[in-house]
Amino acid sequence: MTQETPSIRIDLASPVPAYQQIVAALRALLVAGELKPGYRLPTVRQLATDLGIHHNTVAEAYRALAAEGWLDLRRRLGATVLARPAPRPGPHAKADFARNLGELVAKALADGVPPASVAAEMARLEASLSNRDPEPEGGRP
Amino acid sequence: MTQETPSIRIDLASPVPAYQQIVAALRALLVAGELKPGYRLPTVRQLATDLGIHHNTVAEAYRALAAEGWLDLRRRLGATVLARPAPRPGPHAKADFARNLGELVAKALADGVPPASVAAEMARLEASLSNRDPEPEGGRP
DNA sequence: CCGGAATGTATATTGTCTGTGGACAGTATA
DNA sequence: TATACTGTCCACAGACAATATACATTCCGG
Repeated sequence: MTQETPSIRIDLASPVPAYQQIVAALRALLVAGELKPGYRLPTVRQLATDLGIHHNTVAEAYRALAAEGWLDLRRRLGATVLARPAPRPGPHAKADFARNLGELVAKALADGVPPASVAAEMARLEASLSNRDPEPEGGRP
Repeated sequence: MTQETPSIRIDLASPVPAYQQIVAALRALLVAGELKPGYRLPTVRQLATDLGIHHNTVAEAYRALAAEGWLDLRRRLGATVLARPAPRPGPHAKADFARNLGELVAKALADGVPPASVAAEMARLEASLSNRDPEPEGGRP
C-alpha cells in the first residue's frame, strides 16, 4: 500500500477506555508531525479489525479527533489529516498540565521507577521540544 | 488543630472519577514527602464534607491507597500514613510512564500550551527529583 | 462497667459510560 | 446507473461511579 498504517497499540485490559487510548495515541503522532496534513488514516473498520475491537469504537475516537480539529471525516473518503493551527491555550491549560504531570511522575515513583529514569525520560522529551518545526510544510500528494 | 489538612481539590465535572482524583492528589503529596509516616489524614466523612461528595467515595480512595501500602486504615483511628518502601518496578512500569508522558505532553501542546512552558515544567520537576531524600527518617511521635 | 458517639465498612440502588450489533445513508468507481 | 465501500445512527447489555442507608467496631465519659 502507498502509506503505512500508523502503528497503534491499545491495551484492552486497561481501565482507560479503548477509544480514549486511540485518541491519545493518534494525537501524539499528530503533534509529533508523523501524520502530516493530507494523510489518510485507515478506515474505521480497518483499524477496528487491526485492534480487535468494534468499528464504532474507532469511529468514536475519530469523531473526538475531528472535534479537536485534527481530522476531516467524510463518507467514502475516510479520515484525512488537516492542517491544524495551535489554538490559544485556555485559562487552565498550563495549570492542568502541571498538575497532571506531577501526578504522573508521582505514580511512576510510587511504582518503583528510579527517579533517574523519570528525569531522563523528561529530559529526552525536552530535547525533542527544542527541535520542533515551527511551521510544518504541507505534504505533497 | 494540630495538623493542617492537606489541601486537595477535585473537579466534579471532570470525566475522571472523583475517587481517582483523590488517589492521585494524595499520592503526589505522599511521594513528595509532604505527608510523612505517622500523619493522620482527615476522616472519610470530614474529607467528604470538604469536597462535597459522599463519604463512601473518599473511603474508596483511602482503600486504594491502603492497597498500595501508603495508609493504615482502622476504625475510629482514621487513616495513618505508613512508612512505605519503594517497590521493585514491574516490567512495564518504565515503558508505561514514557508512553503516558508522551501522550500528556502531546495533549498539552494540542491545547496550545507553549512548548517552552511544557519544557520548563518538566525541568522544574527534574530539579526536585535531584533533591529527594533517599531515606526519609521516621517521624517522631 | 456501661452507654453513647464517632468512624470505617458492607449492601442495595440509581444513573452514566463503554463497547457492541445491526441497519441506514452517502459517495466514489466501474 | 449499479454496486461496493464507508461513516453514522439507534438500541441494547454489561460494567462502573456515586449515593443512601444500615451496620460493626472502637474510643471516651460517667
